[in-house]
Amino acid sequence: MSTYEYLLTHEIKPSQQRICLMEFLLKHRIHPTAEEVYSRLSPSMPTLSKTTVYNTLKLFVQKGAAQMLTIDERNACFDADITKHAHFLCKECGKVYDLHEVPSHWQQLPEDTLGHLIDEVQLYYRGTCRKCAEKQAKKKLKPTK
Amino acid sequence: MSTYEYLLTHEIKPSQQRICLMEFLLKHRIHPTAEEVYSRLSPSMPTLSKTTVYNTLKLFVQKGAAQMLTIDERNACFDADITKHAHFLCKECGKVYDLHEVPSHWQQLPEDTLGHLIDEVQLYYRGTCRKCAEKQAKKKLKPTK
DNA sequence: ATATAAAATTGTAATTATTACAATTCCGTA
DNA sequence: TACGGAATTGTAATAATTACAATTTTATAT
Repeated sequence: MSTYEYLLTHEIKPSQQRICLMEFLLKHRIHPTAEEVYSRLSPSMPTLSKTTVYNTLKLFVQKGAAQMLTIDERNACFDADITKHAHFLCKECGKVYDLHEVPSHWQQLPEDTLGHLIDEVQLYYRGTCRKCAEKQAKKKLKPTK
Repeated sequence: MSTYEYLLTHEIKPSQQRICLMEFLLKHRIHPTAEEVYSRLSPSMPTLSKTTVYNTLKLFVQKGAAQMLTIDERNACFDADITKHAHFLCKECGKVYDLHEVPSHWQQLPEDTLGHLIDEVQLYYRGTCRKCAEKQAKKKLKPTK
């Protein structure tokens, strides 16, 4: 299915910008911030405005075509993978990873919600990612230089 | 145990301000933002500075005496209840609720973490809280006024 | 009690992310 | 081809957080 059609299935009118942004999200399976989306696309879309990026990402989330992650305190980031899956934030490098391998119990809504109506669940892990852990291990091996 | 002692057990030197802040967090089991802590304590602590609130809350989190929640996109909020428990954010009123009644599977760390070292887990729900849901129901009953 | 040094607190200014809003551009339809 | 509504843009405003230097507090040694 083309990005054009994909947007339509989510009731999003597929404009130039929206197609480009969604294409970017779908292609690069990173978890970009609004800023990142802007700076990566801006070179090839000279007229793109940051406001459009914010508006469009918000629209995607409203229409269920992307999810917003608040795992990083500093800024929201976005994920075009709308299947329920856990996320991991490395406190060292700030990168956000998918964690599809987490058992999926948590995705089911609890029986007792105190009367609250739930329409979203997210599971966040934080710590040190593999790469950063390896770097730190190396540093310790040769402490003096 | 006094708040004074409580801070000591977390290796936090118990200054006036730290005691007051921690007391506030422990007493009011809300999930205040830094701003909220400041505006609620400021009347009784005329010299209190917002920077101190930020510094102190960050210290509490570092020392494991409180946890920071990023469930609300706009600003971090803090919880002196450091037991693992789920949280619910009402998108209508912005309030954050504890959800101790959620089955605790999610709290266990997954076997396969792709090599990442996990030291924190948080489970977030979002939706409409009971109060807001009731309000909305009432509105629908008498639509014209 | 007093001097001293380190740690904590404060106030201000800077930074960063996000939103508000008015002006302009784009696009489908008559 | 003109019109009108939606989308996009740029700028300015807002809000949360941090940086940092100056001041105050606190604990300790004299």
